[in-house]
Amino acid sequence: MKKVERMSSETAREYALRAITENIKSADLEPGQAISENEISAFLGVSRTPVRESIQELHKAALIEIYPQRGSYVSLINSQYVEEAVFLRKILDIAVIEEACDMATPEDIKQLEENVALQEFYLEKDNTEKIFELDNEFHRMIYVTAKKETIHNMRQMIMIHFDRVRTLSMLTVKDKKIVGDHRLMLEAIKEKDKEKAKEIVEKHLNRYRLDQEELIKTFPQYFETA
Amino acid sequence: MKKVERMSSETAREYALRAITENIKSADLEPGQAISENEISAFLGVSRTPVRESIQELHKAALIEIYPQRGSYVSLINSQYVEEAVFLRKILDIAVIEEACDMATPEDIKQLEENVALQEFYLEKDNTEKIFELDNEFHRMIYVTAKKETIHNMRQMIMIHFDRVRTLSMLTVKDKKIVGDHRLMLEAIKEKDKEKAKEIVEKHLNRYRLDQEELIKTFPQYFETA
DNA sequence: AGATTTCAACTTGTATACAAGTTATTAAAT
DNA sequence: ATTTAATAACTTGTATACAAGTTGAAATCT
Repeated sequence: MKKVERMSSETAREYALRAITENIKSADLEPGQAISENEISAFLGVSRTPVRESIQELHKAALIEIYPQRGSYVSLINSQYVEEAVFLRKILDIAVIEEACDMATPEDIKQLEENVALQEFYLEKDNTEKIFELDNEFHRMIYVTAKKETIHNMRQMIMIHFDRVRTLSMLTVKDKKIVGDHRLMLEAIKEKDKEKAKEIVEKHLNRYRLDQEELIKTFPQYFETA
Repeated sequence: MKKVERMSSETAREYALRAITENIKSADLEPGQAISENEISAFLGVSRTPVRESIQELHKAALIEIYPQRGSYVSLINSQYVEEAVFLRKILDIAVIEEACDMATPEDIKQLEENVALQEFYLEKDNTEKIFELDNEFHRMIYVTAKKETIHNMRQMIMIHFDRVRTLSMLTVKDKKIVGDHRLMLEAIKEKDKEKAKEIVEKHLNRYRLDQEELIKTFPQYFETA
């Protein structure tokens, strides 16, 4: 488990949840690894209560398995969950960008425009980290434009299953292609062209297609045996 | 708050979550109502810990608002949430039944067939409660057939927002129409006819369309003022 | 009477003690 | 040496004590 700095603004519970979630995403808490409420609370410097509540929440999201009186474990990667995450992201992103085409106000478009311009700026500078942040923000803005913020929160939660597989696969997509896709999505929204928007989103998501078979061979101990 | 019987098989935490959730769905815990961890734990006969964990979970689902050191309240009905729930249900149900058309095995179809036959049986008997149970099970079976069980769990959570509005509106759809729709969905799956399946699902969901304007006039205190 | 202060009664947040059950080690018996 | 039994060290589940903050009523002062 890697150290995560506690921010002054957050409660013990928020800190614990964030720290554990990040460790699962990054696989510093490995799939299948045993975790102990006591150990984690000692490591984070908070009591068992906030740690326990965070673990319950991650259990609810199927990221931690709890065996009462026996122990808790980081969930093994379940191929079905990963596939459901990919499936869900696709149908949500398409449906939402179509809504965004109908609903985008000039103000929404201005903000999206600004975001993409920044992405293009940092592309020149080769600043992958900034692009990563702007990427997340860009997709969130589309959900907000379509008045689907709650659904976006849900999307985030289920995407953790995909994120940790992506971490293992070290899958990276060329920033240039990503930023280019975003520019095209913005254009489609401006033109209110749903069909075009849908096509680009599909193409965009296909860039993140990964070979699970390959990954299972490399990290067999991380995957649930069907 | 109405009494919910504790089952011998469930933990204190499971009992508390189920009891509070049911009370919110049925509006026995009214939107806007103040709730206290102490009061609820006394009423349910469990300690604050499991009650608190349940409240945290419902807070995460936007059904309870927590103001630290001040109090917690059943969330007012937020029209945007309700609309997001309706939106989500529609795109999910359509995408999933299309998948089910591709993936249904003879065994899946046999089970769906049995379920619908039972619905038709209880329709004759005028047993609305049984039909309600079978209805829920029918939709879950379609998700399972499409290997989308995780997504179904998520659907349940967000649908609570819609359920409690439906409770207030006393919206009831004639059992005969519901069962008829289910028979048609089953046929579409058997025929692997995605287009037909989609059309029926859309028609089916439209039966539950409700007039929020009307409801806001009747229960203004239950709704969040935009 | 009206404004101000004090304080008691609440709230949730966190820490901790104990309950109940599992597991692995150790010791004893065969 | 092997099996069995006892036990110590863990686990999560639950209850409770206390910390920190809010609120409103009662008491006090002007």
